[in-house]
Order: sequence, then C-alpha cells, then structure tokens
Amino acid sequence: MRRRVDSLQLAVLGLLHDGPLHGYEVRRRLDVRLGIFRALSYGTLYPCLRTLQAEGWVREVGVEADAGAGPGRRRARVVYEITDGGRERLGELLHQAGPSAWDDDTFSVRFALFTRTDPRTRLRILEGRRARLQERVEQLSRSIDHTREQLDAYAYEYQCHEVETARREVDWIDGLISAEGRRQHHHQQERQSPPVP
Amino acid sequence: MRRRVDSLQLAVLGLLHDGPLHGYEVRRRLDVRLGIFRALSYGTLYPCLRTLQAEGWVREVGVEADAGAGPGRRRARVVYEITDGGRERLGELLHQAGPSAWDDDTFSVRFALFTRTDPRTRLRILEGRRARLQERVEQLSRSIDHTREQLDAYAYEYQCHEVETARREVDWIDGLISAEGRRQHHHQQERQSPPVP
DNA sequence: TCTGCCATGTAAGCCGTTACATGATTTT
DNA sequence: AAAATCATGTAACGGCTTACATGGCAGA
Repeated sequence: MRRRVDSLQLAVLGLLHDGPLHGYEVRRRLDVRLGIFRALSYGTLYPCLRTLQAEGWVREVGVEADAGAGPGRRRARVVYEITDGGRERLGELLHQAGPSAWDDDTFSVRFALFTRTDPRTRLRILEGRRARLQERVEQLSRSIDHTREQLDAYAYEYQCHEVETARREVDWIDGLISAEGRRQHHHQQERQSPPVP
Repeated sequence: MRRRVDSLQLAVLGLLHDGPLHGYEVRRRLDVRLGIFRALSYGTLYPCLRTLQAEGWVREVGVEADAGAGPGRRRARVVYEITDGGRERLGELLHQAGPSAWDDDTFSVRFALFTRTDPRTRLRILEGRRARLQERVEQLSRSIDHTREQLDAYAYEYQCHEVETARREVDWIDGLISAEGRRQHHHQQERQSPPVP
C-alpha cells in the first residue's frame, strides 16, 4: 500500500511550507528543484492539491490575477497556502521513520526534507536505508556467486554494475551517517559545555 | 505507451528460448537470475504467459506431474515452450533499438539478452542509453548550478549523488561501447585477414 | 501565423499489485 | 504442528498516465 501519492503529499506540503505557490509552480519545483517526481502529470498533481485542501492541510489563498501590468490578463492562477493543520501534519509525516521511508521512491523525498527533520529521525531513516541497500547488495552478490558459471558475460556484467552502484550508495549513506554523528556530538558539546572564550 | 508488460514478454521469450519452463520457475529466474522484475506478481506473470500463448509465441508443452517417486503427487506444473513463431518474434523484438530500448526499465532486459542481439543493434542501444544518461547528467547539473544558492545542504547533497551515479553509468557504458568496438574490429580483422600461423 | 510556454482541469483507461482461493510437500 | 515453499490461478481495486478541453501571452 505504498502509494506514490503519500510521498507526493509530503513533498507538496514541504514545498508549501516555504510559502504559497500555484499548482504549475509546485510541479516545476518538484521536477527541477527537488529532482524527484520527474514529469509528474497534472492528472495526479491537481487532484492531490484538492485532496490536501479537503483534508484541511492547505487552503486556497485566492486567485491571483496577472501580476504584470500588461493589457490582457494571464489565466488566473490558483495559489495554495499551507494551514496550521498542514504544518502539524507535515510534522507528523516528517517524524515517521518506518520501512516505507527507506523505499527507493520515498527516501529521496524524505531526504530532500531533512533540514526540517529532527536529528534522531534523520539517523533512523539513514540507517534503515543503509540496511535496505546492504540487503540488496548481499542478495545480488549471492545471486552472482550462485549462478556465475551459467550466467553469460552480459548478464554478469550488468549484475556487477548493479552491485557496485548499490555499494556506492551504501558508502554515501555511511558518509552521511558519520556527518550526522559529528553534528550531534557537536551539539551535545555545545549543550554540555558552551565554548570558552 | 511503454508498458512493462512488453519488456516482460521479451524477457519471458528470452528465458523460454533456453528451454521449457513452468510459470513459477520463470518468475524465479526473472527475479534472481536476470535480477530484473524484482517481486513480479503472479497476477502479471500468468496472464502474460496466457497472452503469449494466445499470440502463438509459446505453447503449453503439457502438464508435468511429479517428477519424484514420492507417494503423493505435487501440484501439476504447466510447462511452456517457445514456438517457431515465438523465436521469430523474439528475433524481431531483439532487433529493435529505438528510444524505448534505452528506458531505465527496458534497458536492463535488453542488455541481459545482448548475447542474442546482433552487434550493430547492441551498439545502437548502448549509444542511445548513453545519450539518455548524458542528458540526465546535464539536466541535473544545470539544475544544481541554477539553484545552488537556494538549495539547502541536503537537497544539494542528493543531487550531487544523483549526478555522480549517472556519470558512473555513462563511464560504464563507455567501457562497454569500446569493448564492442574492439570486438567488431577483431571480427573484421578475422574476416579480412585471418591470423597468419 | 504558428509554435511554445503558462495554467488549470476532467475523464478514461490501462497496468499491475494486493488479496483471495486452493492445496501439496518440506522444513522447523 | 506450524510455517515456509512450491504451484497456479482470479478478481477487484486503485494509482497514474494519456488524452482531451480551454485559453491567454510571447517570441520566431
């Protein structure tokens, strides 16, 4: 039941947390700024916005007429704004660190919103993701070892590349985890013994 | 209209080309041997097999009773075999090198069947895939450059990792392309001037 | 003038997963 | 005795894309 829409809601809420936006712009940012939800269709986005509104997480802040001073007016844009309920909801979602957060799709969204995620949740997500990837590496490695003889050269080549890609991502995560550790350590030090002048 | 089912048909045909198999085993090999179609559901596989049969690409080779000598018999397995028409069809599909062949999903299937693909088609697919990845690298790089200032640390980190992953895949493809070149060169040499004793 | 981008939406339809039904055999 | 694996299937639900409808503005 891992719906892409759940991630989408999260991403939209995260985007609107920074300020009001209209649908078209939301899509653009999802695509180019977050780099996730490439080529998301409007058939998904607009209904999602309406759902969010029905839930009370966002509200229509009014229809913006053309901002420019041109003679004709541009098609009115429906601008959405996050509500207090939405902020609360965002907080809840951001706090979740269960298995769904380390799925390929969802992880990128969760990671993109790490600035707003508390350090502990960040660490739990990173560790879960790491485990997920490690599992994948092992499964692939076993598969390679087990069928090495029967595998033709190309299939072998592909599997090796897959493994290496996964390994690299594990390394990347490791780097991030230790960075988180350093950060936490730093904060603890600050809390326990403020820097001496 | 790029249906995953198309790739699935191709993969199944490719698998059955090596010998008759029953559905359950097809799924297993798709998952562990080819490493593609991870966790493919039977709700997709069995209908696919029946479609293949309706098209005349595969035929039911008979229901295999328990091979062992045990007292009870295992649930009968429906074994499928590729037909001459299926072999022809496989040849056609394998010859295609259009844009659909360099999609993320499809590429892995096409690549896994490279042994049965003629060298020219191999090269065209590899080059198409390369272009696809390169495009992705450039788009991401532009996005990073353009929004570097506004991007928070995590989003930046993620995009960089994405770019690096794509770059590595480009390098990998480059290696494969030059290997193909060498192979072709080698064959040409052989054809034009057989090795002198 | 025509293409392309901005901008919002609806409806249909497909693809594929999930859940269910069934049941034997092997392993724990 | 229970759980996992082998083995084949069906039905329904739902997510997401595609295609369509609409229309103003900018630049080639």
